[in-house]
Amino acid sequence: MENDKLHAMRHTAAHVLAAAASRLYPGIKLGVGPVVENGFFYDILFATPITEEDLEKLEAEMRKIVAEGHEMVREEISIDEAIKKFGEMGQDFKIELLRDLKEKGTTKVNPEEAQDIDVAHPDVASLYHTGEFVDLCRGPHVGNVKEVGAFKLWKLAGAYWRGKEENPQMQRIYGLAFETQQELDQYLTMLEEAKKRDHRKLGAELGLFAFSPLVGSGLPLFTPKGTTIRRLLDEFVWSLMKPYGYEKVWIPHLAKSDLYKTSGHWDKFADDIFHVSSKKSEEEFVLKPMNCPHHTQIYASEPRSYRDLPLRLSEVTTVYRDENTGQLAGLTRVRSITQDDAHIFCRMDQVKDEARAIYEIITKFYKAFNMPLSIRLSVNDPDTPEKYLGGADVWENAVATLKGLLDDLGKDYELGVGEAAFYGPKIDFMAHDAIGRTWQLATIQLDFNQPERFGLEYADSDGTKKRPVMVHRAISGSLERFTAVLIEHYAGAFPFWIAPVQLRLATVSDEFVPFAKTLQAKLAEADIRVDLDDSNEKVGKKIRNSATHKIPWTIVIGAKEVEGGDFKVNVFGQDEDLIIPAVELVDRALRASQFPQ
RNA sequence: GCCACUGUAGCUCAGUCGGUAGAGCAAUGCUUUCGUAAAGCAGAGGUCGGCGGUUCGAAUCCGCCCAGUGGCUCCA
Repeated sequence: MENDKLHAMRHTAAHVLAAAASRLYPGIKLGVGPVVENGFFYDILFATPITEEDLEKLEAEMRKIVAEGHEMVREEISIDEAIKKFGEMGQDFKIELLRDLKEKGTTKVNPEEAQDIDVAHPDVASLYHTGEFVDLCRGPHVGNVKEVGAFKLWKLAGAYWRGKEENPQMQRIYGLAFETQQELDQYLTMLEEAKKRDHRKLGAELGLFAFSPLVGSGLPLFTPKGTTIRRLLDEFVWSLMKPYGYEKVWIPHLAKSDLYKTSGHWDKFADDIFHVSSKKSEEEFVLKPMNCPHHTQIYASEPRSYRDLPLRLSEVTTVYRDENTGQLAGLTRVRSITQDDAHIFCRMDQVKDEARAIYEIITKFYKAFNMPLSIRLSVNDPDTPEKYLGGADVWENAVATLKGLLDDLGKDYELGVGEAAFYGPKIDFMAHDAIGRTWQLATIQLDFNQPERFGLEYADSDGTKKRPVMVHRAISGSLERFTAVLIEHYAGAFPFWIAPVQLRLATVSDEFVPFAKTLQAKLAEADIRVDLDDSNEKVGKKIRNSATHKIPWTIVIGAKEVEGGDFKVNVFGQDEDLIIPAVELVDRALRASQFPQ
């Protein structure tokens, strides 16, 4: 979290919110009210749900409380006294927190939401008084509510008590809070800017993809332009992978459910798999929710020797997952997901080199988009072994291997306990975009479990049968999600090499159309993605239209060009024109089309 | 899936108290043939997300469904 003062201000603002809500809606039950990025929230159970309009009333009441200038008074009492006190107030959720504190010594279910209790002093509960309002809270707070700084209530959302679906759903009121009004205004402006680069808005405006209620939610349709971006991403990743000995495979999108019962996915994800019934047979089919089980069957299709390893099977292919409808969003969360997937079958002693090669591919890929990476080693949580397949020794070995690689590389990483896949630990890569947001995209995952479950083996040099190790990996993550990230990263203004339309020719008047068409054909022949605006509009309008579509290069075609003069290229986002001699145009465009190095 | 909100022309949005629909841009046609960020005129464009209910009458009120948005939960 940022500095302590701001943290205290935000925390106090949350108390002021709870105090205001208690005044306006007597009898409400308070949950927790922690500090979050950019502000705070408070979870409250109202007798009747409040609406967005009520936020204004709440905010007005908050300002009144701030104007009243109450001191934030800390009081320390025993937990038993606190339970009694909150019992009298009917604050059931607070009592639950206190009981947990007393019995387990912690309130932590979700660390983010458990900041109210000081775990260092387990027998003492601290309370904070704000005028007539009192709340259970570890603190710290600012001295007086007058010091809360600039705040604004901005969002109302549902949230389960303690983040568990089976618990009552409360209303979460989000507030923004900063030290100064100026910072708050800046943040609001930034939100507006982020809204402008929203891939859902830009994707529609630029004609990259669409949704249809007839096709279904979470099932994106890619237009020719959007498909160009997907194809180039696919080709770019392949150009990076190919030198490392990958081979392409193809699998059908359907399989018998038995495949996933064997792999272990069935038990864990049965509710999220699309079922496909057959009228011709009794067999139960599903749409593939992942590719690894299919790929194991390619491995298993012939006897393997240690000389065959590593076997690197790669495929860009779509999987289908029946996500909760409420969590579908644009291209970032969809039901048809195209993964740039690969599975490497290798010997244990080859894992590190393979993972290092993948690391190199990932590094080159993200460098091309100017997106810095941070790394997380996602391991199992030893306290919940039931969530994972395989024994503790297998996991230890796998974690040690990945850790060894990261140490070899000398890379900083954070440890994500409990973030592992159920079949093995992984290295996750977080890409940072142009406005500082992070996206979890690339991944390297170790899997000792599926080879076991599918009984995969190879003949070792001494003739004995051995179990191969499986490495799962993705570079872009998925084409849908990565396309969304790219749109927002570039705000829709793609670099020349990946832009769906790279170059637009705009004629000054009809008499130059034949020349423009010849030039267009010549560029298209060289695989430059070029289009032509030969409408009866003025040049100014054509430039404006081209800029609206964020086309990287626009060239006006008039008498000067027809007579062989240099091309003046209007470059999107640059004030200076690019001057290119007529004979060099195709060459220059081709060079700019190369994959980034 | 759960909570809240939203849905009017391709896009952005008006539409009063329940009385049968409007603008700008885009698209189309005509005029214009023009050199770097919006030429002019015209006609057209709608099952007001869908279905049902209340009413003499529904874009408007009610219910259900679909889709979207913000969260929660989940994420192989």
